[in-house]
Amino acid sequence: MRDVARAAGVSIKTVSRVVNKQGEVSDETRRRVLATIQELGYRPSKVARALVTQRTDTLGLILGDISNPFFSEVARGVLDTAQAEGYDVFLCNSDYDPEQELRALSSLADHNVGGMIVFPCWENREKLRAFAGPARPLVVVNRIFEPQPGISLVLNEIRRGARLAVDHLAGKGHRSIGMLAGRAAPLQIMERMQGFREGLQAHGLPFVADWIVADECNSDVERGYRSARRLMAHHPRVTAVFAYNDLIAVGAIQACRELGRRVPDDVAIVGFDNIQFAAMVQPPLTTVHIDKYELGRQAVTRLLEMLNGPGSDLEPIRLDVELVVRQST
Amino acid sequence: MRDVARAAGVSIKTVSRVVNKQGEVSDETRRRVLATIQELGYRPSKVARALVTQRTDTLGLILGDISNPFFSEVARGVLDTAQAEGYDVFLCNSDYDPEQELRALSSLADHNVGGMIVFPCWENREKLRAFAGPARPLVVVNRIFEPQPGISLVLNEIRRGARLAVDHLAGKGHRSIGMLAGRAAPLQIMERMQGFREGLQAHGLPFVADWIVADECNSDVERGYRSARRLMAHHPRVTAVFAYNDLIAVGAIQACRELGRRVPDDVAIVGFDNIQFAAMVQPPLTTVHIDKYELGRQAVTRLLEMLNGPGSDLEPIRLDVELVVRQST
DNA sequence: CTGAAAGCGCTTACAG
DNA sequence: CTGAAAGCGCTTACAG
Repeated sequence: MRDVARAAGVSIKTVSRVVNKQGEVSDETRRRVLATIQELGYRPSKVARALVTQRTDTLGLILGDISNPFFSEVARGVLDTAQAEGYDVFLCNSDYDPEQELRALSSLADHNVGGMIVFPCWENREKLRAFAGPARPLVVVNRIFEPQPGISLVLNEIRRGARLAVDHLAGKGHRSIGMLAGRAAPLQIMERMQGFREGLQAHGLPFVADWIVADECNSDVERGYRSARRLMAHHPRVTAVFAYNDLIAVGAIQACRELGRRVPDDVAIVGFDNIQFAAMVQPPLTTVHIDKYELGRQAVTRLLEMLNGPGSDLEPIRLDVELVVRQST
Repeated sequence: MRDVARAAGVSIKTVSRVVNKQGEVSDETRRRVLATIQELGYRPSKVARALVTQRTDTLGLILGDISNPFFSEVARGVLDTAQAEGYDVFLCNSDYDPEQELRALSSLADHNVGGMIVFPCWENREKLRAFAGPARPLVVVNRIFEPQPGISLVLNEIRRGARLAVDHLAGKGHRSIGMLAGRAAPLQIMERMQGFREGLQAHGLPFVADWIVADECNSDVERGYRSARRLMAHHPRVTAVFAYNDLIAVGAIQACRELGRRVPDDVAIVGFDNIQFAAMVQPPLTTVHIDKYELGRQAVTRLLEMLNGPGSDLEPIRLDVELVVRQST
């Protein structure tokens, strides 16, 4: 910048004014400065600017696993929207591990990101509340948090989605409905669980704790496979399952195939998320649709409101879901 | 930092020494400083540090589309490896658009990232050569570039993969083999094209330009669907196709289903990448396997070598591929 | 319309 | 083992 100023015969301040298009600069001076910038290939340092302004044009996105198609679709929405507004985004996997999530959170905070979007582990609930603040805005996606300055919510109607799934299965005549609950994290899946329970109740069906199976292995598909095998081995009279997400449902389909149980004739399966491949597996998956791209888009929109806005209290953003019926039920 | 120094009764420099675990500090002083840091909740600013050291602990990853399972698996490898080495990573979608790619490149450069990993559009080949340099290390993945300081290559044996696909189809007795080439970008797909061509030649089969179909629409699956329909409408005697990637192959399967052409009986299809879902579509896809996670891991490893290393010339890293035979052929 | 000075929060030689 | 000074590359009041 100093070099540019010297070469153009102006002060550093004037160069700054030209670069930032602010303040009055005579046309001729501007032209000269711009030409010099071109010539010298000068690029303003975002780092230096960040140091003095105390803000960066960066955001953070912390999610469980980018290789899960649900998250990668959300990420696409986040990236497109952020980029359109001139922000670059840091991406971190938490691998669903509270420790890693915390590390990501503080590392990004140290980078002075403008704000973060996070799909938090339920174990970090309290720490997140302490971490967030007006100076460190957080958008929390699909987890319920009490209102608090610095935290804003973007939510899908998860409970309603679970309810739709059960309604559908009950409508098909199923009386013994199990659930593949993903990992054993009662609070995290509470919404799905609540909707599931409400649905059973509404149809006068039994809620049997043993028919709710979780598994702690690493990949979602594998987890679905293992928990489905377990469920079907111990409780063969269960004729329908509601899966935590589509990957788990896919694992369940594989388990059924191996055990010689036909889908949907012997066992009906409903997934969640409606990832791109839900329509392409065999049989095509009945599932609860979430608009993942829109989820990412709204999260960024909300985060930018918090960054620029007057710090007013913002209502949670609620996004609808809908049941997509295919051949697995 | 000044506050910590004051509260601990030492100089700023001593605090810096403690934070960075460098230089000699008496145990007692260190303890006192550490305690003060805890108490005040002091966190060193990465921005300020970056300004003076002229390096950040950040990397950039620029790819076509994070919602493509191929890229999201690569991203997982990149993220895990970078994080283990203490780096955070910026993620950018180019959407396969040269302009967007360039914007991402320069935006990240302005953020002073340590280096970038990029799957470049072939149109940007020359600009990339000008952009990269010892101070701006680039790892280019799966595109051939001449050796140049500041650019290092990580490559899969793409040509060999294409060759394997053709060998397999020829071995099954197919004499009329077409290709679904993705988007019309001759250079970008040169490697696949070369392997395809070599394979045909080796088996004495015709290379027919009209049997190579591209399409410019947005999503890969859609592109596969449309180009497959076009190919089969105009050239019904083609009995086998080699697809640019698995998403395109999946689109082709859909097209076949609609046209009433059975896979593999009427048309055999080979994909590329072996994404997670290749095994789960119907029929399960024969495809060329790439270790995507490893690709990401190696790219980061190489990038860090360039960052820390003595600037020696580094040979391209070559990763093998293999054919996975399933039921689509 | 333009400039000189101070300062963002650190690290890097250089002294002691 | 510890400290005072300079400076990274910008922006922000404040003058003129």
